[in-house]
Amino acid sequence: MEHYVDQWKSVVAAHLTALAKEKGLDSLRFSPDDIIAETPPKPELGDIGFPMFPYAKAFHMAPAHIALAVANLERGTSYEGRDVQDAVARDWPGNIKAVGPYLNVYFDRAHVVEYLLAHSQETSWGSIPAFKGRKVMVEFSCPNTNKPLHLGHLRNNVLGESLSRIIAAAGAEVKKVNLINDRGIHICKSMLAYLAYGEHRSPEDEGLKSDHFVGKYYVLFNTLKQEDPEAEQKAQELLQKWEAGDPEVIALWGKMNDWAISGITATYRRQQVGFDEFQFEHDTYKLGKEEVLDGLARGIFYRGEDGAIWIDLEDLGLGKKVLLRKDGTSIYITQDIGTAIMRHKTWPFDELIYVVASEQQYHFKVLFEVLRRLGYAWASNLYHLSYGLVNLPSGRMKTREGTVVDADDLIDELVELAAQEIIEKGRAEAVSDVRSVAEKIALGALHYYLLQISPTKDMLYMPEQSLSFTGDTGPYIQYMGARASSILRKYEQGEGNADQGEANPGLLVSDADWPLVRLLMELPSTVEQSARHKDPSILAGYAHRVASEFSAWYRDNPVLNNEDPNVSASRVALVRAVQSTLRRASELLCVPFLEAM
RNA sequence: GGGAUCGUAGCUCAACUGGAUAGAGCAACUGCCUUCUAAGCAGUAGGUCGGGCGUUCGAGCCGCCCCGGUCCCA
Repeated sequence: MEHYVDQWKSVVAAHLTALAKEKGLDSLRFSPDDIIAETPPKPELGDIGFPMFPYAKAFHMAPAHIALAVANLERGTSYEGRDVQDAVARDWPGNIKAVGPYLNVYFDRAHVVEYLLAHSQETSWGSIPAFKGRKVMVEFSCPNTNKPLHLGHLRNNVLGESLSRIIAAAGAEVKKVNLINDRGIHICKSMLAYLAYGEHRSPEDEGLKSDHFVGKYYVLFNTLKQEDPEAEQKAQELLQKWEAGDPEVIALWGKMNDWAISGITATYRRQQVGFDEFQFEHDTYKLGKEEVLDGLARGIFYRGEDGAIWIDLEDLGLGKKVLLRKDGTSIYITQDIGTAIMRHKTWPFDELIYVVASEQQYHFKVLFEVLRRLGYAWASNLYHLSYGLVNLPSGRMKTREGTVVDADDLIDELVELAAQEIIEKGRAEAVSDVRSVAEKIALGALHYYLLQISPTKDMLYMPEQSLSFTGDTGPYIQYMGARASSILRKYEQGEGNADQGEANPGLLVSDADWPLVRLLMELPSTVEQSARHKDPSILAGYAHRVASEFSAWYRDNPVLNNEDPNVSASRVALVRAVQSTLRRASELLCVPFLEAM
């Protein structure tokens, strides 16, 4: 069904066009796209507001006069013999009123309530067909295999996962890919340190999670460097042996990679993020070379005096950039060129979104331009979702300074704190499995904290604040979901008199209920907006508003016990709508939904 | 030097992409647990939207020039 805002835009456009004709301004026509709609600041002002300022000049009329004239047209029965009500299909009945320079629509509330109660119980609630038929690939996480994940990865992971879910809810077919950086000099450093200090030990021997075990040796490389001035040189040699396929080196490399990757995927499972496909740089790093040479042959690139292959992007203010080294070896951009082409060949996407930190902006601008100049039309469908760094109050996270916040440690800390909180509040019995609920609260807190901020912005990670469960947080949203669930549970158990009545939309149209109803109705359009802007924070803000609105509503409106059992039954139905809306929004935000907490 | 990006309440962030009185949460203060979970609710206080000029009916949002933070490129 057409969205109500779109419908009313059409109505206003039709009226404005009719008004123009009436005024003898025959050339003046309005399409729904010309109409600006907004939500009035107060419920008394109606449900949709149309400012009339933009049309004042064309009509030579004051905005308030235009509003009045259109409202009169709506009240009239016909123009040019056509019934006004027929001029535009009316799935969403309502009245238009002129309020100063604005034209405001007041919905037929019972009609909207009826729609909400019915549709919010469908499994597709919140899904929309906006992106139907589109194939969208989302690349995210892309860890190095020389150390465990840190806080920055957690932001990347939850952004990628949440965005994928939102875009899927908007109707697209989504494929999540993870390109594992499992080769290069950093891996060789871990290997070298392991050879020096590891003595064939395994993660089990040291009681360490396997990726932390690998990370430990990466750090130990610094120690090795002090003992052995040739350590850097040796790491380079190891890399060359790896590239030459030395069986011993490959075997060690494989072993350490397995450790790193199995540890990292354990963190993914815990964070509840997943991928449809893992790609590995040892498979892809040679791709792209042919393409660059082909581009050279076609005169798109040029060979510099240094012998390397370059592209000149001065005309775009991007300078000149090396695409292939003099010795013919690949660099990052070479393989990214090849990987993109390979991906489109095997899964012809309509869009490929790279979830990568903002420090790579220049890299992606160059990459996209290179692909465009190579003649790939789909290059214009590549998108860098550039997200800001996660900073600490003390400054940037630095491995060398030991200021990195480890992903697993952070989650552990949050879980511990959530468990304490459950026990302190005397909820241990009610939630039965404290450990499992604490884990979900911890994830909710972390994910919401990371998603509530616009992706593009750098963010400050405040340890104490992220460990707090009060305020505009994931646990708050979980708590309201649990409260709604609790009411419904009591209803199922026969508490109150709702089962003696029948739900009636007409009983949910008072000013007390209406703001909540309106808000719940906005889930689908919020999902769409979130998908179009590639911004989960829009949905996060919405989830918080729903939770907060519900909280105020159920304080003032007893659900289970009312004089009129029909009122009880109707409110139970509304609580169901709240529950399914919060459940759906939470799912899209990677915030686990809790029936009890 | 060139480019990108950000600057909103003491702090962390919003503002439906140019519209009605710039909103939340922390922190502070005041109330509310014998009634569906107080991880809550209601209220008070807190603003020169970094600064200036411009565009127009209207600017936190657009343009230009400064100031400051961060990142990228040789």
